Amino acid sequence: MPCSQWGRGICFFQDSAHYYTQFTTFYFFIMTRVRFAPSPTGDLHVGGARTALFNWLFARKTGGTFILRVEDTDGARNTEEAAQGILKGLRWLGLDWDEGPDAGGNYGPYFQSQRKAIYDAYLAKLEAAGRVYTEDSGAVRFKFSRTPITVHDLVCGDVMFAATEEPDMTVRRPDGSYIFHFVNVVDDIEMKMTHVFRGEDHLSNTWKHIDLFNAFGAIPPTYAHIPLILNPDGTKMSKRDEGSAVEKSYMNEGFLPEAVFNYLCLLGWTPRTEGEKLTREALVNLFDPAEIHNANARFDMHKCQWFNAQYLRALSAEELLASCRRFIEKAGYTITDDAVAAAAVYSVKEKVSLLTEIPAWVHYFFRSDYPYEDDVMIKLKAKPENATLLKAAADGFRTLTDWSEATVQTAIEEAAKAHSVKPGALMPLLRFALSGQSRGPGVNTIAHLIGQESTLQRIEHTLGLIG
RNA sequence: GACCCCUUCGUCUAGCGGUUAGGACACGUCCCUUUCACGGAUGCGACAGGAGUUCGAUUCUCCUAGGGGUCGCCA
Repeated sequence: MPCSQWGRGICFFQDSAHYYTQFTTFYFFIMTRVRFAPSPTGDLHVGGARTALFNWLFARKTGGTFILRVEDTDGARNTEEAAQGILKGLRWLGLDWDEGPDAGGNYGPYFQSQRKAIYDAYLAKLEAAGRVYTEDSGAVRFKFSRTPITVHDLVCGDVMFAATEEPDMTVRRPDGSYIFHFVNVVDDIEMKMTHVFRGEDHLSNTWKHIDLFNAFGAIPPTYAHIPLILNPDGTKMSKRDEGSAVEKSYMNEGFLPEAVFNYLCLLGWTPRTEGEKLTREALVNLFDPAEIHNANARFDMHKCQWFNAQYLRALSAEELLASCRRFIEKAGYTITDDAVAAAAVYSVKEKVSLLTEIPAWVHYFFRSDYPYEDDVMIKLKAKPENATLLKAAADGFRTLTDWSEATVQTAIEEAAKAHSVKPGALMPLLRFALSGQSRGPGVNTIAHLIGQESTLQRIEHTLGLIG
């Protein structure tokens, strides 16, 4: 199998089987450099996040460099707020960059708005080569070579484009600012990119980029065009759609970054291993661009939440509290005892899939003026003997000198037995009294956590309400 | 309109000429159970259509259909 492409002393096999066997050892000998190049016009989009993710995986897998380059050439649409939001989203996902904003590097600046001198110099090269011309309007156009161009793509294979009949491409506006295709290529040359993982929406324009690389006498990077993420109905996912914005849909909705990271990896790539819940380290080790799918995938919020539930349940009590603390406080509850709070949230971890669901499950641990659900009050008042049973339980609780889940459990069972009912008849009544809810952790767990005194007070209060 | 990519259960996918077409999510049923869940078991459910190559096509080729993308002085 001949090498289809030579670049910086690097050979790439197009044959996927050969490529696969070579992959592991291959990249130890080269310095891979990849980048994520967002345009700060809005929130970090899941599609963009996954593009960043694959670039990051490749860099970490090969021991290469992951660069963040902000493509803010469109002054009218770019905002500082959007740029910060994108950095925030990337950090949340754990996609740390080796070069870029806040990280520095030898190929900066990493904001295209600060690189005009470089672009001017590159345009001069094109002028010297007679590959550009200026229109009456002042816009500068690049003369296409108008020869067939083949893109050697790690995901799509060899994609051939016939000699184009499109009008020459504008590379500089009359006001002197530059167009995406031009700056993108110039920066990939200047920043010495070896590979480019980007959305498949760029595939159709890649021949233009290669034409530019050729005009500059530079060798194009190896491309890998990854499939797009679509809405559940198969339409293109845009900014307004559910699950599209990282901060709004995940960070603020109670997702764990590891879960989103894991789900996004598997949307368009299937690691060669058993199981789907994989650690960041495992994903890095397993990553192979030759295995990236070439068909678009629909986003499935259900499955993303399932992953979140899996990661949630694997957390320790302390970790879970640390993750959901902000949501509990945001809901208006005050945590005074971390140990109790940790145990409380841990007791409901198997009942939720999102951190945002937790406050509604544990609010009564943090306040004594909790509300009673409508049907709870109805059930409590339904039978006169309910009050008798609650009193019996309270009497049993009062005599306990050791307050643990086990002793509480025993006291409940004894109270039930004394009144010739099954524990299962008394349990719901106590749950209603202690939490105001019809569902929740084990009654003995609730009682133990809120303490003996509060347990007795809550039963008294409830008895007063049901008369 | 032209060009490019894609097409296995509802969704994400395994499969790389011969399989009872496997798994995960979702959904149904059963078990477990003080509630809600978790968990366990089980069921439902797919090769877009048509030619061709072949002893044999989900798998290879072509055509059609459908989906997506690109053709900007957006990125």
